[in-house]
Amino acid sequence: MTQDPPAHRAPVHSATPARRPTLRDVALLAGVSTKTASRVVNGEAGVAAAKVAAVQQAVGKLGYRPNFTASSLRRLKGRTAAIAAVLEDVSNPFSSALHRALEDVARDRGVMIFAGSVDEDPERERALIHAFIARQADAIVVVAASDSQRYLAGEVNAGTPVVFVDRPPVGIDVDAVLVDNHAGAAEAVHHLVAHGHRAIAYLGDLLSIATARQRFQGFKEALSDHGIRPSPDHIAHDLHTEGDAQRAVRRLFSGQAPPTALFTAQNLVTIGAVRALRELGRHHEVALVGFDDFPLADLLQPPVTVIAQDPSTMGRLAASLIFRRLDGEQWTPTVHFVPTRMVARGSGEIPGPYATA
Amino acid sequence: MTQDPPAHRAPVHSATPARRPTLRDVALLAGVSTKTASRVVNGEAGVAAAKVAAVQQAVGKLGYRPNFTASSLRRLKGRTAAIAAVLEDVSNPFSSALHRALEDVARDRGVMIFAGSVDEDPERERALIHAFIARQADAIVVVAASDSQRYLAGEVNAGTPVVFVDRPPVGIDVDAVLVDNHAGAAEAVHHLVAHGHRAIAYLGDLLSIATARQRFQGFKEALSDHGIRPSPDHIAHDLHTEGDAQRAVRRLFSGQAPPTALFTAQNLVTIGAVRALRELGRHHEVALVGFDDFPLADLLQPPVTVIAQDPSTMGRLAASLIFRRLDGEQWTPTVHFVPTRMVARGSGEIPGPYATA
DNA sequence: TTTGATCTTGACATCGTTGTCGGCGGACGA
DNA sequence: TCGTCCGCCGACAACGATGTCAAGATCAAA
Repeated sequence: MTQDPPAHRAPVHSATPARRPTLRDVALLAGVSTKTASRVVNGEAGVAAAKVAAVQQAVGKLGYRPNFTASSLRRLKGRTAAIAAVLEDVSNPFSSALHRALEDVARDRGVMIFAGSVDEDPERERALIHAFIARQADAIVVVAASDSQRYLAGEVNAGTPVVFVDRPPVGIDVDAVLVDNHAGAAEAVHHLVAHGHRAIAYLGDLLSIATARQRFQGFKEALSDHGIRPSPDHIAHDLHTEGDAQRAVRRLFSGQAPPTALFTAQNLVTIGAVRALRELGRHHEVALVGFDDFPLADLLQPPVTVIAQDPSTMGRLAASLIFRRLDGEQWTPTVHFVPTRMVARGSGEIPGPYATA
Repeated sequence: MTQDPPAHRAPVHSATPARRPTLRDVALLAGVSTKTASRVVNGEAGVAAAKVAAVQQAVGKLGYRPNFTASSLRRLKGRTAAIAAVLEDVSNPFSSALHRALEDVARDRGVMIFAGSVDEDPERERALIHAFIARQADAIVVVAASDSQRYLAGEVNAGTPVVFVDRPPVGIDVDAVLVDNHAGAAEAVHHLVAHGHRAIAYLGDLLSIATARQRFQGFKEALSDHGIRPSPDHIAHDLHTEGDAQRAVRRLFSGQAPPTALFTAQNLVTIGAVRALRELGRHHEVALVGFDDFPLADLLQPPVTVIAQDPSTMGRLAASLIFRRLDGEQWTPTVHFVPTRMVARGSGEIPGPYATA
């Protein structure tokens, strides 16, 4: 910008929008140095009352707002009071509950949240994280989609707190807040078996997702605890949308020897399964336990039994780890497990052929 | 920092985390000036191949990442390639769908989103917006909670694009993407009347919210079009949670002359009403139309008829307005209406006492 | 070989702000 | 009256990066 705009027109309602006023403008108008203006704006002591007044008046007149970015460049090593949340999809209930929990903790400290959706795309995960790093996020919360996050080693080493949520870090050593997917899935299976089921189908998300693998593992092992070997026909992986799940369930019941119970390993899969069962008119015969709770699960017919995760607690825990690190506390990276909780609502208690009662 | 940390230890796994490398570190290591390093990092032409290689190697070795904040300070008047979204609550479906739509449009331009939740608190709205402004957001998307946003005049005048979504701006003249709440509510009422209802109750959110007022207005006028004067007992305002709504519905039906149909003017209110009706066992007798769609509405018994808004379209439109302004396009602020769409699913078609069929 | 043009390169100022530090002036004690 | 101390203030450098510009280096043409 070589040619300046005609200096200081009417500060309000000018046709060509004036650039944002800077501290220099304020200082000029108040007849003090920028440093003194800075002192006043930051409420530092040791400024004559008259100048304080002059500066405050200038601030008001110009509508000055401090540039926090520039300020933080000088202030503390460029901390920006912003943390990044790399989520699966800001608009899905799990992610957004997590997001909200982070925000709630961050709010008290005047920290803002950058959020972005990865959509299970490893490429996008990297791109997002790099964008956040470039913007100097003070810390990063990651729900990982890629199969290795070694690329984050530099950041971790540079002292940027990183916390993985829901899915374990691979290739780097950082804090994680996880769910015991294995145990949760096993609990679902035990519950179904206890209600007289042996032909239990597994419907799960992309096998590329660590949590999906763990849930499947828990499913298999729990079955084998009961001496049950699952039929390969009763296992469907890589279901990532409601539609996928719906089709998979239709397929299950169009085959011979359909299952008497379903274990759905994820949110949308559960909903897709509910849709399909409803469509088939079998929602009151086929038992269903889903992993991950969802709004209105209690209002469906039958109400859906779930293994509930607690994204809110997970988010709060993740945030507190972040802030403890930012406050200088140190410890060796740790995995924190947040327990799951089975919520029996009805669909999981539909008796199977081996029911004793 | 007077005493430098022992220069360049092992770049990985050092005990005391090294500060993030800067361009200066890269330049030093590569034996070039910072400016040349800058040129290489930014892929500018006119650098000798040997130096390009040296710089790139240094970048790799140090794990250098450009500081976008610092760079944008000098680059374009401090544009940060970030836009702010001031939402009601990042974890509610409407807000998060909006958020996601903004993100989708912004993503293509390498722009990130700052999101924050206001929770209908005017104080928090101001605080959030000021925090975003201080962080130099390039533009602001606002779902307003306060009764005047005159405090934004300075920003608007400084050329920061501001778009209001869902609720109209008060006290300032900016673009807005709104829903015709009046018409939507009226459509709901006409629908219910057409199905034989005359005793229709209104259950709505905080009257401080403009959209709630408009919906109530639409409700009243539509009724009066049919020559119906609503009973004061059938009107409940200021319901902001499911619980509020649930209690209000219980109250409605504990009185004499309960309504035969409900118009619920908001998401959570609708769900609360469904809960209450279910609890009372009247969900198959009392008609219900809700404003704003919600996930699984189609799976409830009966499926819930709604006046659907389209947060995704609204978000995309808002984002496109933002980016057109950021690209320098100019026009006088305009209100854009995104149409509502009635989705008849069952609950709204339960016949009333005056049904003709 | 000289001239002029082109290509590379780094010194320097700058973005908006704050930390450092030294200077000025008045108050106070000796 | 003089010296000190303290309160107040601003010049300056710095944060990390890039725009400007002019100085060398290089090379082609004369």
